[in-house]
Parts: sequence; structure tokens; C-alpha cells
Amino acid sequence: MGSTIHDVAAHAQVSISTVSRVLNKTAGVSAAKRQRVEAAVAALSYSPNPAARSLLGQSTGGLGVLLPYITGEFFSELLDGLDEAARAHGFFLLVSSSHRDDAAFARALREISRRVDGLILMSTDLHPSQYADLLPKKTPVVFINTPLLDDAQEHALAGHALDVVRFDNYGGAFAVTEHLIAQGYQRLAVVRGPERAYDADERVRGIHEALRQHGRDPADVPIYAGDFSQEAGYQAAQAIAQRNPLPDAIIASNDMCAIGVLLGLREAGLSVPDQVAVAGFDDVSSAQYASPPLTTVRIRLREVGAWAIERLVQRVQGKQFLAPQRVTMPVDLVLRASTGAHEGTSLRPIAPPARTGR
Amino acid sequence: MGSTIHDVAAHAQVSISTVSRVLNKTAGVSAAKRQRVEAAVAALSYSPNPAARSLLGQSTGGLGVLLPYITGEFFSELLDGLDEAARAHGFFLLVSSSHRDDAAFARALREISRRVDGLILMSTDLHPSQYADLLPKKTPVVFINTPLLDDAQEHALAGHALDVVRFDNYGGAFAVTEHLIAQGYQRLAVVRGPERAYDADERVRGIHEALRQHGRDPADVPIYAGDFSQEAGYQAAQAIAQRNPLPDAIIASNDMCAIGVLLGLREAGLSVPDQVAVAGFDDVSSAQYASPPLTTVRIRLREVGAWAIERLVQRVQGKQFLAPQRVTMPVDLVLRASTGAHEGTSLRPIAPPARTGR
DNA sequence: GTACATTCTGAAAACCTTTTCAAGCACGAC
DNA sequence: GTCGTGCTTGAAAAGGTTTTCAGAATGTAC
Repeated sequence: MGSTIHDVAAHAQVSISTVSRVLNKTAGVSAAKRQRVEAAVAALSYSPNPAARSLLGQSTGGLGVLLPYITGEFFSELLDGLDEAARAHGFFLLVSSSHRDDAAFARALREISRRVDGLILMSTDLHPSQYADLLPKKTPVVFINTPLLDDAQEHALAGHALDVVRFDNYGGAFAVTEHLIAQGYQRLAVVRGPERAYDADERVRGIHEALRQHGRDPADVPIYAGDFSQEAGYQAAQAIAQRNPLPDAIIASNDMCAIGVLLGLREAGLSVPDQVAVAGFDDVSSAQYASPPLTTVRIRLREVGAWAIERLVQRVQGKQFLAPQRVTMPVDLVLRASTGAHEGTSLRPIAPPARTGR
Repeated sequence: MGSTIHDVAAHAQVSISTVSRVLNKTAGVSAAKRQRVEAAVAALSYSPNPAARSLLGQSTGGLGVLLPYITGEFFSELLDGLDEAARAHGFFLLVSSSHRDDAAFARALREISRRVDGLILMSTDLHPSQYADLLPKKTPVVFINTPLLDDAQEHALAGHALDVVRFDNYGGAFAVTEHLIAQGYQRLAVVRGPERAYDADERVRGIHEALRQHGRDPADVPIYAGDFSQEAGYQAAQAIAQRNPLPDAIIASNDMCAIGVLLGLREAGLSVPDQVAVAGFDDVSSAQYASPPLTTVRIRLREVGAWAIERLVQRVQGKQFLAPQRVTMPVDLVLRASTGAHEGTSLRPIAPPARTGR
């Protein structure tokens, strides 16, 4: 348990340098000594002290993950994808979430970044460029689902090893809206996500663009405030139910909100989808068990997580000089009963948007 | 960013020993020097290198969490409770999950335990005593939801700083069963959790004891195999629907399974709760959005997580010699429509079982 | 046989902190 | 004035590893 490299060296009758060389394959060692060292390592069940290693500025074996929340199916699945990929590469995840204010976030970022080899950050209301001075120059970072960066922002981050992976909020919202229009719904309403949240904005943008492309005026579609919570959806549905004329389709900012909308409509005595259709976003697993099952947009969270880890590990393992990437993961439109769709139709892939390579 | 204690010492014109003493309050320092040091620390925004600290056998600032899964609402909520409590004490969580076999688990345990000050372990199919030789003697450990230990097992673990927190699987299952009996249901069926899983066993035990206490023979209640998944519930429901006479109430091992049962019954054209009642366990948030909303047992996962962290932090921060505790958290019976209960009744606390103090 | 290149090996420095040890200092008591 | 006491301070060691540097050993070419 508590054996050191010195113990191994003594046991194998070589110097500690030789042991280190065998372990790290950093230089040639004669076959005889190598075997003695390997035997000693096995006999003492030695493994290098990670603290000593990271003190030398080597790898810590840890990757930091800072998320706004970890509760809920959305983050749970993302985290699972991250964990699985990290484990496959022999890394551990240092997780920290829900930092109330920017100061707390900055503190956590500073503290955690000294203990890890790379960072994964997701924060919907801070621009990556705002982190610039908080980030240790040497630590590679992957952002998940942050706003697109303009040139000035890219410039501010130029010194960092920094990639971004997004999922196609815009395209998913566009597709859902087109689907509702194709189904013949006339009077849409929207329950949006939090103010200042990039993904919420993108979804609204996708909805508006689809409306425009089908000759409808976005101004005719009322938008209700929300915050990705069931409660917000419930409240909005109550308000929408009072409306005259009654909207015949509601696009919720995400599935939890949509489930709240379903409850609110049921309370108001309205039937889904006969009187009002409802669509969500995210395809959390509750979506298929809602009643009626929810039309929504599937985000391939596991793939997003795997991509982020993969990229980080590449950079950590010596490939410092990879060109920064900005990737957008495609999403899938999932059709279910809540919009009067044939349940069997289920999966329809959306063409991925052009990947901006810069 | 990269400033060391030497930089601070130079800036404040004192020795590094003095800086260390000011930072750790480990000995008196004259007021003048203390102020100079504090000013220097602020000016250079210095914070001690965690790797160097942990190399000295001091705190790493990390707590390890090994769970069987992190996906799903159950683990998500537990993890959130752990994270919140850890953050409150200034600790980070090192998370690792889903280790396919015992060897992988042991490896992860060994690797992770060197990077943390304390460990939280949850594994439903390994007895704590089996970890005994895997655990570093000095690292305190809190087990979540492990089997009760007999004297021999306690003895094997005697050298370790080790606490256990459980939630009342037995009592919750007992209460649910009593509730179904009180509602007048006659022919129960059970869909159990995985084989060899402690919590699944306890829930069955609670059901059986309740049946006996109400003069019924547990042998009359069929038990269907399951694994806490929706799929298993769905399959079981299909099988149960074929049964003659049809059971009039189904107790599922957990909520996900119960939701699967609801789907299976709906598929079979059976209405809940008119023809068959359904109850779950865990009270994940989907339970209240199921149709019909699910009668279940609420586990106070956040409290369980907070307790575990609290205990670990106490031990880490010097209180090595606390007597080991074995605590069982009470659960709450939550009544909803799936068992024909008045939805308004909702919450009924179950008296906590005696806390075994050893 | 000598000179040289090449491979292997061990000693020692470096990473950054905490803690022990001993020295320095001021102060009060005699 | 001298001694002892207690507090403050700095030097140095320790913790476990990687890496550099130089030396040793081996092999090759003439």
C-alpha cells in the first residue's frame, strides 16, 4: 500500500531512476533489470504517488467538470457520458456545480484548475471570453454549449488551448417548429428558458426563423417567461389556457417545462393534443413516459460528453498544438403523441449544420 | 497564478516558515509581519499548491465518491446532495461510477483513495467487510446503504474509521404494503430489484413482514424478477396481465420499475388504479408526473448525502477518534392516485427505526 | 590496441509545502 | 549585571517522483 519508488528500487536492486524509466517507458533499460523492476512492482503492488507526480507539473490524472447544476436528467446524462469517457482513459472527474455568483464560480475555477489536467466548463450565462484571465494558460479547456464567439472574443482567448462543443439548439427548435406547422397547427405559443441563457436564446431564434420561412410573423407568437423548470411550464400553461383565441400548439423551452405545461393544461381541462399540442426539448427519459408522450428534440448528450473528454485527453497527452475546434453536434427530432404525430415515426435525424472549423 | 510561497516570502521580506505560519495559523507571528504577509498573499493572489500539501500527507481537499451508477434521478439527486454539502465545506468531489467487475472497482478504489481525504462508497452487492484490505487504513470512509454488519464483519473493519448511513428500505416497503392492505387490495404481486442487492432484499423483507402481520401468507404473493429498470417493470407487467386471477395491486421495487409497470399495464389495456394498483419506491421526480401519479416512498437522499459528507469532514478535520456510527434515515410514504389514494393525503412520515449506535 | 560513438545506469536537482530544530531576542527576576 | 523564560524567527529536512547530467560500460571502426 504505502510502498514508494525507493522500496521498488531496493527490491529490484537498481536505482530509482531505472524504476522510473521502466514505469514511464522514457528510455531503454536492459531486459534483465526491466524484468526485476516489473517483478518488484508486482510484488509490492506499487503505484506512483499522484501527489508527487503532479507536484512535478506532470499529470494529476484528474479532469475538472464545472456545471451549473448536476441535478435533473439532463445533467445527469451528460455527467454520465463524461464519466464513462474519462474512465475509459484512466482519468477521474472532479465535479463541482451550482455556484451562486461569479465570484464563487471564479474561486472554484481557480481551486479546481490546480488539481486537474484539463477542464470542462458549462455555463449558459457567462461568455468564454470572460474566463480568459481566470484560466491557467497551460490547462486545456473544453466548453460545452457556450455562445458563438466573435473575433474579438476569439482573440482574447487566443493564448489558451480551448475547444467548444455545442449542440444544435437553433436547428432543433427550427425542426420542431416546422413539424408543428406541417401538422397544421395555426396558433403557436412559446414558453422560453431563462433570460441571458445562450441556449434559450438560440431555441427562440430557431422558432422565429422557421416561422418566417413559412410566411408567418414571429410577432404573432406570444412568448411566456420561464426558466427550464416544471413550475414555470405549469404557470405558463395556466396563463395560456385563459387566452382567447386559445393557442393550438405550445413549444416549451425544454422537456421539464413541457411536462409542467402538460400538467397545467390538464388542470385547465384541456386535452393534449386534441385541443392543444405540446412539444419539448432535450428528450430526457421522462419525456417518453409523460402522458401523452412528448414530441421533443433529442440531444446526444453522451456523445457531447465523450467528445469533450476525448479532446481534452488528446491535449493533455502531449498534443498541445492542436488547432482549436468549434463543433456543433446534430440533434434528432423525436415525434410522439403530444403533437398528434404517429408514435411510430419517432426518429428523424436533422442534418448537422456546417461545422465552423476555426 | 504561478506564485509560490517563496515569492510571498520575498515580497513580504520574511522566511517561508513565517508565511506558512500565517496561512495555517499554526504559531504566533508578530503583528507587523503578519500584515506584511497578508498583504503579499493578496497582492500575488497566492494559494498553496495542493499537490505539495498532499505530498506531505496533509489534506488534498478532495472527497472520493464511488457509485454503481450516476445516471437516473436517484443517483443524480444523491450526488447533488453530496456536492452541495462538500462545497459548503470547501471540498471537491472526485466521482467515479459503474465499475463492471470487482477488479475494476478495486482498482478504482485504490487509485482514487490516494487522491482524497475521505471516501463515500455505495455498492449494493459488496459487503463492506470485503473492502477491508482494499481500504487505506488512514482514510475515513462512509458507506451508503450497505447491508447490516454482523459481529465478525464489524471486527474485520475494526481498524478503519468507518461509518454507515442507510435509508429505511425495510420500513418503507412495510408501510407501502400496509397502505395497500388498508386500501382493501387483496391479491398483491411484487416486481423485485436485482438479485444479490441488499436494498432489493430489504424491500422484499418489509413487504413479507407486513403481509404476515396482517395475517396473510407471503407465499401467496408472486415475485417477478427485475433490476430496477423500466424495461423490467414493463416485462413483468406483461406477464402479470396474463395471470388469472389478475392481481389487484403491484409493488414495484422502485419508481422506474413502477413506471415500466404502468406502461405495460396500459399496453395490456388495464386501467390503474381501477383494475390494478401500482406502487413504487424512491419518489424520483418522474413519479409525480406519471399517469396516474405514483404512490411511492420518499427517500431523503439529500439528507443522506449531507450526513455522509458531514461525517467525513469531521473525521478529516482532526477528529480521528469518533466512535463509528450506523445510522438509518427515515423515509416517507407518499400517497398518490396510482393506489387509489386521495392525492391530497400526500405525505405521511414513517417513524424512524431505532438507531443502532454501534 | 586505440579512439570514438552509443547505450545503460546512478547521483542529484527540482517541484512546493509543512514542520522540526535551534538560534535569536526581549523581558522580568534575582 | 546575569540568568532564565518565553516568544518569534529562519534554516533545513522531509515527502515521492521525474529529469538532467555525467559517468560507466559496451560495441564498432580503424
